[in-house]
Amino acid sequence: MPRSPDSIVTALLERNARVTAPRREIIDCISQVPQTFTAEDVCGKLPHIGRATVYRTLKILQDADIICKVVMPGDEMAYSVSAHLNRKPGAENMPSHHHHAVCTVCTAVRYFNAEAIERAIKALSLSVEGVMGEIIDHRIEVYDVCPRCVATDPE
Amino acid sequence: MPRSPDSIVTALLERNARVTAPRREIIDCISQVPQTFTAEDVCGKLPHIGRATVYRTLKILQDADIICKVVMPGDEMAYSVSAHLNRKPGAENMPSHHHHAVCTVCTAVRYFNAEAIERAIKALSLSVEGVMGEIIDHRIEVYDVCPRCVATDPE
DNA sequence: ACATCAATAGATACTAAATCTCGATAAATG
DNA sequence: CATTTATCGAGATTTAGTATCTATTGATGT
Repeated sequence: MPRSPDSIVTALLERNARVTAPRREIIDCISQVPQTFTAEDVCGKLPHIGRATVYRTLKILQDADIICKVVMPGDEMAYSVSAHLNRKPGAENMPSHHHHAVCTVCTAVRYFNAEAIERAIKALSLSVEGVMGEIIDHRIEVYDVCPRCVATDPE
Repeated sequence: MPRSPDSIVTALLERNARVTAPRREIIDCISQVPQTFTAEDVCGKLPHIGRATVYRTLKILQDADIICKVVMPGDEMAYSVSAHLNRKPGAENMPSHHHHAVCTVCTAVRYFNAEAIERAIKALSLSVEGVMGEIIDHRIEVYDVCPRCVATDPE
């Protein structure tokens, strides 16, 4: 499931950000796993790159919608490479508004979008009148056991 | 919108936790605001209570479903007093499974539950077949401008 | 009331995560 | 190839959260 990081490099250039050696390394590093990761994970795997550089780079990638934060089952935050730049299952034609399915076993993130959910959220102002205000945005995380983990551990 | 903290005290006792003076203070403190708060907020407001006590107490309250974590618009986490113990709008008959509406202006949290959304999520396995595994749980945050803030700032 | 005892408090040390500073380095441009 | 300017990175600093350990205190039973 790894992917070539070319699309990320392209996206960086489009934002007038330099594609430096450390950034390439970080991009390569995070592109090779379908799992979520933290800044510390990257620091651990690339110890020759300064902490500040790792944190700065991840912030840039986040601002560029190349990676995004995911809420893990235990309420911690982790990063995931964004769907529309990644060849993860279901990511082929994913628009930038999307939601996450996080595997509770291996943390692999998959992406989805369901019109039924979008419609239901738009309808909220009516169904819970007086409580809901002007809706700006929403976030959905679904926690599952991914197909791969279901197959591996059949209990 | 403040509330008497009696129901929280009751809930603590039900869990065989002692209702000590510091815990009462913390409960009083967090019960008086509809906004989200952090452990550091509480430490700041109750400087005579030890940090460890604040963190411990909030953990206990979270384990007891008295408070829960909310994902803020900027991806940070904050606490909110749980709906079914609080007389916030919409919280009157709220079951323990609920979702959050977070005001992007004042951070006030309101609670909702919409069958249409629950159904749509249950249906996900079908609509994005091959991507979604066995669904365990989900989390939804809606970001809005709450009715009060809409009324206050009409632009 | 009071004695008892386990639960709790809190001061402090510690760990971990993230940001800031600033001189050194290197990428893009012409 | 020289210049400009973004970026790097070592380390100091800040901030959030945890661990430890003794003194204290809430609930219980009598």
